[in-house]
This record gives sequence, structure tokens and C-alpha cells, in this order.
Amino acid sequence: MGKRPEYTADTAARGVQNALRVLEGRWKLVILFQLFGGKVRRFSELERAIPGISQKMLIQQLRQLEKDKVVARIVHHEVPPRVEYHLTDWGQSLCPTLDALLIWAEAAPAEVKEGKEEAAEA
Amino acid sequence: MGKRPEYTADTAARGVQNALRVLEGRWKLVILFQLFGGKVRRFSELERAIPGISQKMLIQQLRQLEKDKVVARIVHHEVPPRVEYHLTDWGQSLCPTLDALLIWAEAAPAEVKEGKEEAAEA
DNA sequence: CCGTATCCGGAGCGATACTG
DNA sequence: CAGTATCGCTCCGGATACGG
Repeated sequence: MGKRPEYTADTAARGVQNALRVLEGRWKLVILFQLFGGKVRRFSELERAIPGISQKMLIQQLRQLEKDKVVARIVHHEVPPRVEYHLTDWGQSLCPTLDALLIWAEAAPAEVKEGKEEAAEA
Repeated sequence: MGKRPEYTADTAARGVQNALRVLEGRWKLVILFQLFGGKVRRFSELERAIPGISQKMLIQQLRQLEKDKVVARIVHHEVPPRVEYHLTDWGQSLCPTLDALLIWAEAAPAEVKEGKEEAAEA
């Protein structure tokens, strides 16, 4: 934890890229924000909180995040079934960084923020 | 720049997702790291500095980054042609955040870092 | 030297239907 | 309520060839 080894640009890029990989996926961030702050949500809560997502996508992204140790899953063996999701410690530690990214995103030129494509083709 | 408007989890997620979108792509980060610190690199320099990348990918990612105002492109009308790339101010401002992400990535559980896939299928 | 065009395989994602 | 299975489309990225 003292000094990190010397990073070449490539090594550093690979590290970040690896991290980004965990966050990649159409719905990962939306899910993470639902869980930030130590919140615990049920499957159906997430489903309702994220309009437009399908069950397949929700469970798929959730499973990915779980495999990557960002979120944890608790199954209550009851009837009816209840499953709850929450962030791991490592997942929680992402919060400030994501906030920094959010601030960076806010500083983006308007064209970028709106996802403008230059329709100028001819 | 005082207080930002109230962000719902969804709004925040969308903002970050949008920012992440800019960084998405197999080679974006590698390129960015090549340019960090205000460095100016020629097309062929980047090509040589990033083994394994194809011209198509290099130019494609470069164009994306350019459109997203992260990198800027300077064309010298000479013979032979010379084109140089460097980060915009907004691009530069990404550096600390990416470093935070790198640190987060470093703190990842070993299994995650190694990109383990549980081969347990049957 | 810098860039464009085309072909092609694979991964991601969405819609829908079904199960414990 | 929570999760699985399948299909099909789209986009991404790699290889190769060609143009200014």
C-alpha cells in the first residue's frame, strides 16, 4: 500500500480498462446508483425503479456485478421468495470516483452531453 | 457552478453513463494514456506505441474521441502529411478521475483482477 | 504518411414465453 | 416473486485492400 510499482501508460490503461469492464453494460451504473449509500433493494424494487429494463437484463447485469464482487446477494428462503441486493465494501468505495466522473461529465461540452451526431454528411 | 440541480439516482446514472460512453471502446483508454500530460503524438507514433491495434481501430477511436471533444487534431499540410493529436482541456481534466479509477481497480479482489471466469459449467 | 472501404465473426441487448 | 431459455437484430472490432 506504500508506493505502487511504476506504471507504464499501457499498464495503467489496462488497469483502468479492467475496472471499466466491470462497469460496462447498458444498466450497470443505473443499478449501482440504486444501491449507493448502502441501500438494500429487492429484485422487484429494482425492476420498478428502473423503467425500461427487462428481467433478463436486470438479472444478467446483477449476476455480472455479483461475480465481480461489486454487489452482494442475499436470498431469504421464504414464501413468497425474497432476494435482496446491496453493495460490497469495494462497491461502496466506487462512489466518490463515480461522483468525480459525474462532475467531469457535467463539464462536458453541450454537444457531447446530448449525444449529438453531426448530421453533416454531405 | 454553485450548487448542481438535485440529481435523482437515475439522472446521475445517466450522466455518468454518458461520460463512460465516451471512454468506451477497446482502445480509448490506451490512447488517452498516451496523450496524458499534454503530450502531442503523431498518428504513426500512436500506431507504433500501441502494438496490436489496427489502423482502422486507431483512426476510429481517435475520431470518436475527437467528436467527443476529448482529443484535438492538428493537420499540417505538408509533404509528407503530418497529423498530430493531443488532449483538450476537458480531456486533461479526466486524468485525476481515471487515476482514482485505477486505484479502485487495484483494490479489486484478486479473482476480479485476473478476469476469472468460473469454468464450472457442468 | 495518413486515411478510407469492405467483409466477416462475435458479443451485447431487447422482446417474449416459460418455470420453481 | 424471482429467475431461466430462446431468438434475432445491431453494433463492435479485427483483417485486408486500396486511395490521396
